[in-house]
Amino acid sequence: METIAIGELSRRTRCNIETIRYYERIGLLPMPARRGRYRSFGLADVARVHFVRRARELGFTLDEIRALLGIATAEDMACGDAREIAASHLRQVRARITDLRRMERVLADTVRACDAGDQVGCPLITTLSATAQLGTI
Amino acid sequence: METIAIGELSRRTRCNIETIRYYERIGLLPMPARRGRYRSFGLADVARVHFVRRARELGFTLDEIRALLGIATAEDMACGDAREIAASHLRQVRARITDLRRMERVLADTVRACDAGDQVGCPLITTLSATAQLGTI
DNA sequence: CTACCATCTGTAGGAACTACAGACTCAACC
DNA sequence: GGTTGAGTCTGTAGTTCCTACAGATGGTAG
Repeated sequence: METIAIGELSRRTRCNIETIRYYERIGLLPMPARRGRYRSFGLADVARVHFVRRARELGFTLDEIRALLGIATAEDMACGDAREIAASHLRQVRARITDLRRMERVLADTVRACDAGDQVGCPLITTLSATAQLGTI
Repeated sequence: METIAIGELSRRTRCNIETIRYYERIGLLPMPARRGRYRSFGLADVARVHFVRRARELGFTLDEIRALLGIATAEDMACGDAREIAASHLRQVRARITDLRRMERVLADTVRACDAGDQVGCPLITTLSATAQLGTI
């Protein structure tokens, strides 16, 4: 059975060494075997770190990932639970996109006004000083 | 001249009391006068907190806001500088939207696969365990 | 033998707040 | 005058997801 050191695990997963140790500390990764003082990882660890990193790329929180890992390794793959986590996360992602699009619109308008240069004051400062709440835009 | 306590400032700006004190601590707000031990704010403070909150809603960092406040109160309104901050921030917002849309696509596809229910394993777990990098999707 | 790299533990920092604990002040009510 | 309750005060610690040290040790190459 192939065993690798933390540096090699880091290289294979493109995950920072410190981050791997952090994941271990918070219980996302099992405590690895040791060769002397050094951590000794197996292929299962490579897969697990890959899993975590991919889930992070999709914006799952570490707590969500912990739940997903539990499901992934459960005997009876509770797929419905996983679906719920993903669906709820999808809702959050969509809400965030909506937020950002609103920001984008205001920012783009402001920068355009700057470029037009036909206003009295600085358009950005004016926007931020305006009495209207941005939330209502 | 009207002066108000921190609670009233908080109500008028819909900004948490603790957050106002935090802004003062990090120098975003000037140290207010005191009536005895209590902070005493004026209308300029109301405007300033509003400004900060609006900028935060647009996703500016506190450091960016600090710069914007400097510009807003400078004699020679350095509008060009403000434009640059806004334009750079706009680029970041757009990049973030692109990221989130990628996430959204993968998540939506996965949830759809769950609902179709014609796969062998759990689609989400399968996606996260896949060898392909999400970054390349 | 020494240089060098990898790894170890433990702790602190960053961003933008939020949440206490425990003390104090002030106005109102009886 | 006493007491209740709300408001405020300071100071510190927690949140999330890492990242960055410092200082010690391990193993190997020249």
